[in-house]
Amino acid sequence: MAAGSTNETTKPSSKLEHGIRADLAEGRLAVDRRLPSERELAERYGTTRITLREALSHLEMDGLIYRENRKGWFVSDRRLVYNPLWRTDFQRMTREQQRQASTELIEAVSAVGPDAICELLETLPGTEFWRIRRRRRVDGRLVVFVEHHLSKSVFTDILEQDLAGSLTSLYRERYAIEYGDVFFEINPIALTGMPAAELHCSDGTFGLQIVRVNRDQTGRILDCDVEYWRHDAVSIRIDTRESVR
Amino acid sequence: MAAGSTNETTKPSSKLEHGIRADLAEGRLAVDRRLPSERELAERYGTTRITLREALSHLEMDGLIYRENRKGWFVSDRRLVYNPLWRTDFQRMTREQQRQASTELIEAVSAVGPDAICELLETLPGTEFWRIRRRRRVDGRLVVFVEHHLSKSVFTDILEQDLAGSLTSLYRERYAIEYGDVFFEINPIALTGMPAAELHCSDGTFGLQIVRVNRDQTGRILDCDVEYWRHDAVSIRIDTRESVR
DNA sequence: TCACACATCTGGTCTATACCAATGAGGTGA
DNA sequence: TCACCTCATTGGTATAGACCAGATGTGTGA
Repeated sequence: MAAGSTNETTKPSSKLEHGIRADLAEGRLAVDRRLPSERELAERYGTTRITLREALSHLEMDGLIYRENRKGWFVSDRRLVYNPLWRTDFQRMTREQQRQASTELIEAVSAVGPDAICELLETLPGTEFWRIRRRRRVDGRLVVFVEHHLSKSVFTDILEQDLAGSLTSLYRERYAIEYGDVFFEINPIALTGMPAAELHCSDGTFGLQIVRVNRDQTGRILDCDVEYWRHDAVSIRIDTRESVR
Repeated sequence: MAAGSTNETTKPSSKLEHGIRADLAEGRLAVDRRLPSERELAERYGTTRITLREALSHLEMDGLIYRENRKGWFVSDRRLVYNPLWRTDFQRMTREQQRQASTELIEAVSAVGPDAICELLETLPGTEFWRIRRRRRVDGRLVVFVEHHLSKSVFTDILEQDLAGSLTSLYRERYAIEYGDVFFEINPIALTGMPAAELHCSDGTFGLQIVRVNRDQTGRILDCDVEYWRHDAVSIRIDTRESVR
């Protein structure tokens, strides 16, 4: 719902920003979801690129538009509703929201876990894990980069499986593992380095980091996911009336 | 833990940003948590204010520093760990983290709920609620602006109570109400209008909106909070092994 | 027909300068 | 002693112009 309350905005920041907002809302701007070039926009609104970019950044932070590194500005679609407590796989979750998801495997290797990960997974520093990096799209748009760290002892032969599909299903079907308790953490951060590169956004773009530690039905720690979301693409929702799915 | 994984950053953005990062880390910069003026910093690093501000914005998004509208840049403290499922009151929650909280009442009036709020509270559009606006500080810093919408029929005389204290305690002690189910939603947004003004941040600063609908032990809807957080001040954490406190 | 090199456009970054408005410190007067 | 006013400083915003590097499209040559 993105509760609009209390946003009457005394000082509308700038006419420019509002002009663009209106033009966006009424479809006068985006052609096929992509905005005209910054130079063209600056000219059209009679301002300089710097000022124009200031206004676009505001709209970006507000989740109305987003940037693809060196490609341009695009109009954001509605947010994907995401509940980190759900054990539904990504495909099904998006399907239930009438949206289409796809997953791309970036790499799957054995690697030493960073100290922070080892601590979360309650192992000694320097422990090796299967490190699976993937990225996901919703309706064609790249929205999240995920790094999984899996216990090597639990998932001995996982590299031989299809890792572009659902890990949830794999756990259940191949290893007869059901999810149990979950711990997760949500942090607003700046996307940099690999997450930024993989999501095709410029270094320093605002994003949401979700770290999750999954256990099985017996309480054994299975893995840890670190997700980096484009901030305008997601809305976290949790309802305690729903049982964990 | 703010998992540092995957942030090796191929291209370190700019020397400037890294210089400031290092100077911050080693205490060469912030005097009493406030950075020198932008003009002084620009001169010190041999650059212009615009470029300097770009770098500062990156650090701001990364949660290292924050801005107070027209006052300057300040060094961020550690994030407050926040679990929207806890029913602990704010005071106790902060105390458990060795931090000190304070709450200021901004207003408490009867007001028509915005459509989005009425929908969440499952009432007809145009329904009146008690609207309580408050802001909270942690260790002296303004970190969150909260707007409560309370059922007028449940809390008939709440305006006569002390509204700068804990509503949780008030519910329990005055109305013998215990919390039951909760629904909440977390959205990364730009802070504008009243939330921005009350938090003393400039219009368009990045923030976290948390909308929460509380029910009592019988399932009756009690109220709805809309919280606007300074993004660098909070880390959301949920662990299903903890029972709801 | 297809792969590759090149020219062009676009965003990313930067310099230099300027004015406005809010803030806050200091001084003034009651 | 305290309220008020003044003014220097600071952040917020803007103009104008420039260069670089990645992305894209085009045309050439095999």
